[in-house]
Amino acid sequence: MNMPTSRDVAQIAGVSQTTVSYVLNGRGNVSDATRARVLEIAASIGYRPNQAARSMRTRRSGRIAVIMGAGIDTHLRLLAGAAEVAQDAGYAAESHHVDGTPDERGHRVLDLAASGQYEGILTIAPVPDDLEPPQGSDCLIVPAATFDADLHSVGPLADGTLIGDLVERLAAAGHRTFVHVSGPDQYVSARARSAVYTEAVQRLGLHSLGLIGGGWGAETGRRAILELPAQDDTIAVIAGNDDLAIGVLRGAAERGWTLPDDLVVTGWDNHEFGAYTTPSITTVDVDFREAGRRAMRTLVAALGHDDAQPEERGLMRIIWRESTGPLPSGS
Amino acid sequence: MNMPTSRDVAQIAGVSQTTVSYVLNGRGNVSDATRARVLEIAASIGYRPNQAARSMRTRRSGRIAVIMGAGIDTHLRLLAGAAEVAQDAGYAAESHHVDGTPDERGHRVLDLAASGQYEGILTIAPVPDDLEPPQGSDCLIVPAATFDADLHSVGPLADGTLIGDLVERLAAAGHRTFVHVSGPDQYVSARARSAVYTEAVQRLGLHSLGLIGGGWGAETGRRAILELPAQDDTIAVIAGNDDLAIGVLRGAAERGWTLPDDLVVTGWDNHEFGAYTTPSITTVDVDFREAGRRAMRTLVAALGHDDAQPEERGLMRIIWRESTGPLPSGS
DNA sequence: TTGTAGGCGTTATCAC
DNA sequence: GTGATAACGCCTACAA
Repeated sequence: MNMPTSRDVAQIAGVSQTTVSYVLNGRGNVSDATRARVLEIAASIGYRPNQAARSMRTRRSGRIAVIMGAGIDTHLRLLAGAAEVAQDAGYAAESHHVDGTPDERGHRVLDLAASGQYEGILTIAPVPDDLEPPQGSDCLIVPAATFDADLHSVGPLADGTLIGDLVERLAAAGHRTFVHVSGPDQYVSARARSAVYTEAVQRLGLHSLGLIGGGWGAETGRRAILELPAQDDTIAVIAGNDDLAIGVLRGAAERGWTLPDDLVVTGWDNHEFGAYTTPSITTVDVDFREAGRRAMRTLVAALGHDDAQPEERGLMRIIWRESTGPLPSGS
Repeated sequence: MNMPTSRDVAQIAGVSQTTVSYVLNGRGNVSDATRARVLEIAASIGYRPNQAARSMRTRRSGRIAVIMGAGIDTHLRLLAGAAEVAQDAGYAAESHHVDGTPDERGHRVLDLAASGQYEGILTIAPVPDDLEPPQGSDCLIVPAATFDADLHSVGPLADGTLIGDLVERLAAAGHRTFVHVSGPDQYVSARARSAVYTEAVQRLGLHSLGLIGGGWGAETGRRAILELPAQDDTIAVIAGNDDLAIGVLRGAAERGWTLPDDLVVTGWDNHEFGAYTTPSITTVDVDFREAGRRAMRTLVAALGHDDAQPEERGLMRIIWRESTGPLPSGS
């Protein structure tokens, strides 16, 4: 059926369609009486501005694409936060799910940018670092996590500093031998955490068995443990997420290693299952939804030519559980 | 920057804008030579039709809203499948994340329908069963899982029949005492599985300790076990998903119950962690992405006034693991 | 086989 | 303070 138009509202209110437009956009000078009548009538007949017409006239599509990978559960919460902010800012957020390598995603992103349909693109799944919007496109591409000009990781997800706290605390508990199962290094967040790990291990003079990359999946964690040479010392495993950590746990069980004597392990993301494994998994809780909001705020601010005010509150906190064994009290 | 328009293409090609439109839409009669030239020029200058103008003219927004809850990880894969199909059919899929009760989501859905911006709405998170689009709106509302007129559950996700197989196989292994930790009954899929559970238990003359509802979270599973009266017989727990199942495992560990003597348990969804717990969790793998595709195909077909051809291939299969103990061989 | 013209619902410019 | 009027880019009768 036909939706009412602003012209219908005008007709009923006995004013010109222009006036209705003024009222709805808060522009121009309209008397209070007229404004009130227009608003009332608009509401009563269920008038909603037609987005297509509006964007045709304003030449702003009001659409933002959000690029997701397909496999990572936490991305759903990022998307939820991002979509919320986009909507509140009057944008429609469309999610595009692209499997494959960052390069493949990069092509897709470039194509979307070239399509001219989108005012902006938020990439949650990793794309190549040097992705530049095509010539003459004014589509803004904002990665949810990235590096700044000095190669410092930035963005709400890229904060790996808590890895340092994890390592320090475990070192304080007497652990000396560490290993980092890091996740795919296409992810800025993974690289950021690896960098912090490396720095912390060196600073504290600890022994590191190295960085083990691979996928985000549990099997990577399991294999990492199975392929480790036999150790005398307890190994402290810093895993890049909880899936890797549960794989580590499984690998340890298969080797007959027990916690916390032979091995301790930390995860990341605070996936629900980690609180219910035996032993439960020490992890870092990440407020993904808020991270999604912040990333989208950055994009929306850029589109409005505003500066995004930097947000202060940290999005992460360590949750100590059984997988790290007993620790000395205090911080 | 300004995108080229069909008029630009026409000008360069030395034809009228009408001809360009005909070529692009495959309508009208255009000579092969003209068609080829137009297409070549369109491609060379990067022409893309402007969606806003098109939808203004055709009066079809080309937008579909997908309603998600915020908390359920598997919904990401449903969304991925749904978005893929929508896109291939020329629709833009926008995800809306609404926390809260089905009623609250229902209000949001109705508001979206009334906005006139969407041609269709796909609800992945549950909404009230009797949700009807507002008077005079031609927005189609399709739930990803629902009931038909005979109260049989339909839709790709609502198939609970494998619960019957699970129960049968465990009964064949000698189990007699069952309990179902079912998940929130706002979910059609949860209700469908509960119904199948109840039917199977009765048909096989088994003892059921009942249905335990609550949330989808692991804590519900844990509490269910902790609150169970002491049992002589082994309890076979049919859990509504893997999170519930890992909670069951944790609860059993806290009670000092061991598998498979005191308890066996099955999950649902084939979440990755379930293969790496100790014991690993018997579960049902669900092809969520394909389920999302099918749900969206239904909606898109309805929008095109096509009939969706029913899809045959099952989306689920049981994966037997350690949490159900040894089973007699054969099916 | 191709071209002309009108309008979809908005916003924005300019007169009154 | 308010109202005509002209686009925005596309599709589609209808005319040539």
